Amino acid sequence: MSRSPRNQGDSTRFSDWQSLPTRVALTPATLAETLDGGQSFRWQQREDLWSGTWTESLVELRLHGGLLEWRAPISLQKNVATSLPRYLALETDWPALTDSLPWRSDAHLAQCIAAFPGLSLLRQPFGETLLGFLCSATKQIVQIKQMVALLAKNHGAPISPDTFRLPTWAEIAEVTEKDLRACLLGFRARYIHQTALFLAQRPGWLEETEQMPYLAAKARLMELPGVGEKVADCVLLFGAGKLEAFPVDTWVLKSLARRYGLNDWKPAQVAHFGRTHFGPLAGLAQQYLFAWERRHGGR
DNA sequence: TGACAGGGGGTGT
DNA sequence: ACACCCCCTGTC
Repeated sequence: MSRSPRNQGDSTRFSDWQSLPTRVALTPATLAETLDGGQSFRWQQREDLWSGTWTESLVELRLHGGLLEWRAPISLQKNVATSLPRYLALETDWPALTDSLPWRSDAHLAQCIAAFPGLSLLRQPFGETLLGFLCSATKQIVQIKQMVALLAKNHGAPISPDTFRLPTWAEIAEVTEKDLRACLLGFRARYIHQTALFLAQRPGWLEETEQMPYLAAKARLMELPGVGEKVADCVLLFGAGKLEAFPVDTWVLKSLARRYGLNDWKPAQVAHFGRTHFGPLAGLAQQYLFAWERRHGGR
């Protein structure tokens, strides 16, 4: 039996590759932007192979001639087969939604869409999305990924020999703030600790919030310590499928300042502009702008 | 190679 | 406005 040093672990046996029904041919850049462009912090790339984790699922993804293919550890295969389509929101017709964005009258948006054909939004588990974005304040993706990896390793549980799932909020409630700090969370440790205690006292609160309409859900999320407008919008966009959510972070602020002339606009003003200019799918437009801005920076 | 600033995908006061 | 916490990155 040959063993590659890149192998996950000697005892992890993967299923055969299986194709996934995407509606357009994805490019490597689009796949990278979707998986690792700030929606999720649980994907790792090695060469052309992506490994990702959510709840008790572990999957590997690759592009094979424009087709998206997946495989999973045999022990998790059934679980992944069920949860992957939802996680990747494969039932959603992203090209059709993208076509309904106002790109015909917005040259910059048209350019962003052309650069990332097939870009889509994930539908991650709500609670995990909240945890990830509670870590995100004034941190870059690499650092956020490091934090959640430590949270999983220190307070989660193994789902394969060398992969750990994230702790549930109930599990986090049992962890001291000091131990959370050991996960390199800095001042975010207190937010996460307090949020865990808040949720522990309110069974069903998160599930109810996820089901609410956008505005009500956002107001509820903002009751949590460490959750402001931006974090709430990210959680609802990436973890609840609320496509009207329009998170305004520094990248989007820069993008709209530079490409739309909104210099010195405040985040709340930019958010209002985004919702009115881009419409009910503003969150999808945001993802395109964000992807473009990440790639092109200040240029 | 190792130190050292500078700044970072916000929130709360 | 500014503190919060401290790791990453670029630079010397």
